[in-house]
Amino acid sequence: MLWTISHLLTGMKLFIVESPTKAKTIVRYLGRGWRVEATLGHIKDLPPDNLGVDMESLEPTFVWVRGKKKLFDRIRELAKKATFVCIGTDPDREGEAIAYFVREELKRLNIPIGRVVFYEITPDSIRQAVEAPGEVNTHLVKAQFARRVLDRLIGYRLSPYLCKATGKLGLSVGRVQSPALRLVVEREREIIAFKKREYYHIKAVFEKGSVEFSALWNYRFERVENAKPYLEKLRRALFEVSLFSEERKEKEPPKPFITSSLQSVANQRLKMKVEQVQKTAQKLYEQGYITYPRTDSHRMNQQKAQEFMDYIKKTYGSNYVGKLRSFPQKSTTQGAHECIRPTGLTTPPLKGGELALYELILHRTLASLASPALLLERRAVLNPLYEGKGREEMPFMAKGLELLFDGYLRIYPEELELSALPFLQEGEVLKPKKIVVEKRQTQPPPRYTEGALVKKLEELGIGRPSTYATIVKTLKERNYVVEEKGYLKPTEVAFEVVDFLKEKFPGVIDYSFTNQMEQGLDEVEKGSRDWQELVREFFLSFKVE
DNA sequence: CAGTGAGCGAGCTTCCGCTTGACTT
Repeated sequence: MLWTISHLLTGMKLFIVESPTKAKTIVRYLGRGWRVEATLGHIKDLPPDNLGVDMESLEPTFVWVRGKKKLFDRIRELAKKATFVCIGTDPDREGEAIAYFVREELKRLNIPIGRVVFYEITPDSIRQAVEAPGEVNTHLVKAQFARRVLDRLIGYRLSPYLCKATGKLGLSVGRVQSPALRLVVEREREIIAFKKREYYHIKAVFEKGSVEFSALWNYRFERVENAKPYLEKLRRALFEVSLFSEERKEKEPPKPFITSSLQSVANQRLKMKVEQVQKTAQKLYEQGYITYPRTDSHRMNQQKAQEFMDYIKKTYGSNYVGKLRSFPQKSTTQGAHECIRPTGLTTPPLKGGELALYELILHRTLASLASPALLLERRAVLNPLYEGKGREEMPFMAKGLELLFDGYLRIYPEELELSALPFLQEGEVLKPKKIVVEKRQTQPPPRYTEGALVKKLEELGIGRPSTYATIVKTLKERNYVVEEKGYLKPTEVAFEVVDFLKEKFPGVIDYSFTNQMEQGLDEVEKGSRDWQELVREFFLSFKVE
């Protein structure tokens, strides 16, 4: 009996991950003999109150993240009693850096330490990972140092410079926030410069087989009086169908959610602030209802995908089942996690915002595996005929869009502008029911909503899933933007900051700066470039006195 | 003797990205 207990104690193995939720799952899969502990993200970082980088050597000083010393003391005590330590932090640049610092803290204990990677949390993938422990990838770690130090230098050297130059306190500059601010400011400038113009179109309304449809003469009259003489003539004319075409088009279902699309769609459809979306998704994740909510990968577990497709077949019929798809990954994708999807198909007992968000995720996930919608697109050109004068070159265009089969739209509705246009014969002559003048206005581009900004940033490769919501928050905290009826409006100081940066440090508000940095980091990750040389090249381009 | 300027230190502020409770308003 005693022997058994002491064997269990001495036989304890320790598995270290980032997220406590993951830890709970993994301990179930590993079972007896394993302890699984979470670091809650980074444990070491540059000090918050000073630069923490030697400007000569570019050597960084990493210190304990607040609260993590105590947390890690506990992990270290467990490690002392362990026979083996497995570091299973996320398989990406940041996760590798966490693994590095964990190993640095534990290596003097002289206990075997292995770095393991896995891309999904299933019993098989965890077991396989544990059976093939490797080393910490120092190239990835160096790339993280480069990223971190470059962001620090930009933030902590340029921000004070900006404050001094403008005589204003509390301003900030950053590789991510400054391009984001520029987007909002430049959109506002377009809106300010926008001149509203009114114009007039002539529209002909027809009816065939009790279907009413209209055709537009694509000529813009600046004043309604100019359209009047044509109206008189057209009201007496017949119209000949000079062209008719129809085409069936498939509308592909959307990809499953990743952080950016979840935030932008939930912001748009559920009217939730992106910060609220992220908090709610985190709760759903912690309760085990959805997968990890901070991801940039559309990848879906094949077995789960099959399960969802079986459900579509059972619930909607086999013609609603799509095909298993795989999506090309963007070069910035880090691939540590799957897409955001429900973990199963049992209905969880949720209400309010959590329920709404869960259902949105469920429907989007199912839709991504459903069949395309089938649309019928019809186009016609109608030309007026005049008595004695024959045909006049005034092409009136008519468009029709009809839904032949709803497909994924049945599960995940989207707004479609459907319009009726009956089948027409070329050469057919129609008498218009009425001819009318329509007043139109040119529209200024809209301000960014929180969701639209997140979507744009993701497209530009700026920011990461864990920070999209924070970027919006920072711009508000700095009083760079204010919210107006759900839209982001830049303040006076925002214009000033962007103009200053454009003049003094154009590189930092260049939308492709992050991409260029990522290319450099890629070389560091491959081991073909020195990380400090990379930081030097990028930061020296700013020339801060 | 009063005003000025240089130099110094203290205190405050600033970045992005990884992860959740433990705090305070």
